[in-house]
Amino acid sequence: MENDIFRELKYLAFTARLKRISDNMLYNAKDLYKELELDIDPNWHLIFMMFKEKDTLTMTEIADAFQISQPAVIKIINKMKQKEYLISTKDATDSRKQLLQLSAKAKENLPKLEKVWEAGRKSIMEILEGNETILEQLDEIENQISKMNYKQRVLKNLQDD
Amino acid sequence: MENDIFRELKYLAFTARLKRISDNMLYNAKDLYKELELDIDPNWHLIFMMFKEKDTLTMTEIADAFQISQPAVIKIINKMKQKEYLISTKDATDSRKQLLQLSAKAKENLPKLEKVWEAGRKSIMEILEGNETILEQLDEIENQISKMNYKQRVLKNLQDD
DNA sequence: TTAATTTACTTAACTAGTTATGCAAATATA
DNA sequence: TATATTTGCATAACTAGTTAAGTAAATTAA
Repeated sequence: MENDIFRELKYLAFTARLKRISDNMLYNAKDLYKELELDIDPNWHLIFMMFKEKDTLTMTEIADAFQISQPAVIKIINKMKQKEYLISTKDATDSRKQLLQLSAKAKENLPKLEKVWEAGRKSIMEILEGNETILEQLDEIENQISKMNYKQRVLKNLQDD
Repeated sequence: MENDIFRELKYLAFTARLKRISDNMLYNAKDLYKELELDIDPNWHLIFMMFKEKDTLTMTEIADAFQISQPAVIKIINKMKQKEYLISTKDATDSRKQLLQLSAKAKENLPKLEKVWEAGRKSIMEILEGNETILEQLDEIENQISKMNYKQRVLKNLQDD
């Protein structure tokens, strides 16, 4: 770890380092669910959390909230439907829309799942211990990117030399 | 951005947030190279940086340095070979090993590429402005994970309740 | 010096995202 | 009110990573 090339490269390896950590966490989570014999995916918890605030959602609402593409949402939702965690009905006033709701199975399993997510939350707190300000820093980084994205900045920086 | 669900969820959305940022940067970088008509991938710069310190490398050395799986390295290297940025020769004393080196084409293109990477480095510095300590925080986070990974922590936290 | 183990690389099948494209329903506009 | 635009969802093809399993060469151990 001491002579970690990502550490040496600093700014140049920032993205790769974020990816390394998030991939590591993702595959850990998949492995965890497998070991606990839960037929759910990492990131479904985000969907469940959204349903806490509003019991009917559409694909578009989810894509907007997560800031991921619609095709990505469709894949997640289709899998949740296939595993019978979600049910969908057509909107009566706008037949393009699918109204999504948690199924009975989902609600039934919720207490068990929430225990795992709570343990997950604690685990993240442990991992971030002493470095909790990273959460606000990530906010600010996303803010900077939304003002001018990476590509635009590089093009600008290529010009002024 | 103000009512960003990831922000509300705090610890529970930490991994998703890292993924969101790193994906955003990755696709920006791909788009950038396309616009600049450079037939290289994001992350090749890490390989090039390794070759600055040592002009012959093996697959395993790269996988170890980046802490990514061997199949991932093979895919990157094969593409670099296919695009003629790398050449490989069999190790004389150990025929399992491939000795990898930058090609003449790679060395020729290096000055042009380095301009882009330098503009990239500046762009990351801009994006992180005022939040540079995130780099050390990421070090510490990877340190924590290496002591006990996410899965192990969740299993532990599930037990002690 | 044969047998067992480890190492270096490879291949296959999968995953969670992307962009590009398309279609049909709803809405806005001439 | 016909036409143009926008919206909501869907599909296809691609990408950068993963794990699992396998092969052949090198090394270690009996």
